[in-house]
Amino acid sequence: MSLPESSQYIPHLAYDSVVFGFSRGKLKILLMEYHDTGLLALPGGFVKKNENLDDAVKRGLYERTGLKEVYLEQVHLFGKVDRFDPGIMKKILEANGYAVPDQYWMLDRFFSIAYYALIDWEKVTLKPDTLSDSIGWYEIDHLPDLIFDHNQIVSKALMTLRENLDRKLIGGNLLPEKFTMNELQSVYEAILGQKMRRTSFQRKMLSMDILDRHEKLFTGKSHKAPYLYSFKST
Amino acid sequence: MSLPESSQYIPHLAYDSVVFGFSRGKLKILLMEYHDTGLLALPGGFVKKNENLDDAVKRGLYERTGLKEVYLEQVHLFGKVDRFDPGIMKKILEANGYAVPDQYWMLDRFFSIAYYALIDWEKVTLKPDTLSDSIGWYEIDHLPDLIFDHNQIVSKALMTLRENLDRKLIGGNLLPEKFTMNELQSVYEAILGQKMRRTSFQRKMLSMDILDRHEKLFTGKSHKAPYLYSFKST
DNA sequence: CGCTTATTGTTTCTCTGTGAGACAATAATA
DNA sequence: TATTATTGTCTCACAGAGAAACAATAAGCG
Repeated sequence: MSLPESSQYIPHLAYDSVVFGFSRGKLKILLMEYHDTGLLALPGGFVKKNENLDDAVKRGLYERTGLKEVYLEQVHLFGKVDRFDPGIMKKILEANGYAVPDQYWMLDRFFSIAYYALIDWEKVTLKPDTLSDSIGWYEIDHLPDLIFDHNQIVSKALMTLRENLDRKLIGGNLLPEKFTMNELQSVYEAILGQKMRRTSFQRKMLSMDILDRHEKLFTGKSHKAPYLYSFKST
Repeated sequence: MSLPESSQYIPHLAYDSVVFGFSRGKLKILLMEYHDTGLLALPGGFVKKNENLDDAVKRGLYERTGLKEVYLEQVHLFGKVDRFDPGIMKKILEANGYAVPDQYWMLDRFFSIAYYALIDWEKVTLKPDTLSDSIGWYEIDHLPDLIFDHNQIVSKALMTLRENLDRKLIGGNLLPEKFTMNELQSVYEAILGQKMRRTSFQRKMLSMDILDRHEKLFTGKSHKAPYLYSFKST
């Protein structure tokens, strides 16, 4: 495997994806660990010279998760001069056994366009890329240090997600098709980082006329069984 | 004057600013008309190789309006392959008497990062750039056709401004320091594109505790004089 | 089976904020 | 002094959210 060639990609421009998932009551994101360096980073990539920006991000997401048709939103273009550190990039490449030329394009200044994605945790089959030996879920509340300005990117993505949450009714993208009201509320609580009142939440969701009610879910627990809901398809 | 050199700027990346102003009850934006072509476009520019993205946008804004310390928000990175038309760019350059080489960098594919700015209409001294022979205000409700995808950029910027309006209390950036409640309401109405109730608007603004009340404004009209307000500095 | 427990779905009461309109205050004019 | 236009405030009705009560029910246990 040889180094990616400059001629194939737009120089100076990368994308990074903050991929949100929800499991065991916690909001999590995907991080990659680069081979032999211990460095953690957001999954990202480059835009091909004849490729739409959105398509590039979708392609990268598909390669890491096997998912198409993912809910995606652009967050922000990060463009400070010092956000990128060529020394770190060189270290990552060299740890993979590449001989990196001095003027290599991946060592130049990079702008990064951040996106966030919402996915159903259960549908994912994770695949590391050629430079990383692992990809996995990390709790948003206990993130380790990431390379470059990736911690800032995550913060901004979470802010944007919170702002969009009510306006765009996107909470359901983190759940399987059918879910209980309690699970939906847990998603909202994990995203907003605060508890909500059960009765008010239920009343509000039902009054918005966006949910279909289905059969009850019998869990074997000794109490009233909750209904399952799904988001209306229209 | 010679053509801008590729070596000074980040290739493939431009910025475009939607500069909002408010006068005579109308919301307006700044547009440039390119010399001898009749083509209209948003004021924009390129990012220098060692310049922060935000600083580049501020620099461009300062050169066009003479304003520093402007309220700025990033809107969106536009990155479709076909958003840019090298033929139009070539036409603009040649109309200014430049001989454009075939591989000239400004004819390549371009991504554009859109910003919006809010400015006090009265403080501006407009200056066209070297390629354009006029810069001026155009009503947001009656915009002409713009080059590339600039009409789309304006729409998206207006959408973002509307979404941010209440959350960030930014309406005052379009007014002089002191203003009447009626003027503030007019700004909100122009941005949102709809009339609001005078009494409810006043009650809401006052209850938010963000305004200082000053002396009355005597206009010479035969009716009660309104108070002047300013946004609290804190 | 009857009782208990935990959780869910619904209802009630209260409080706040908004729409709609009434009403009082007032700067200039006739 | 009365009139006019506009402003600042108040009142009433209504909708939505917080808080809590209440009713329904699936399973466990005697």
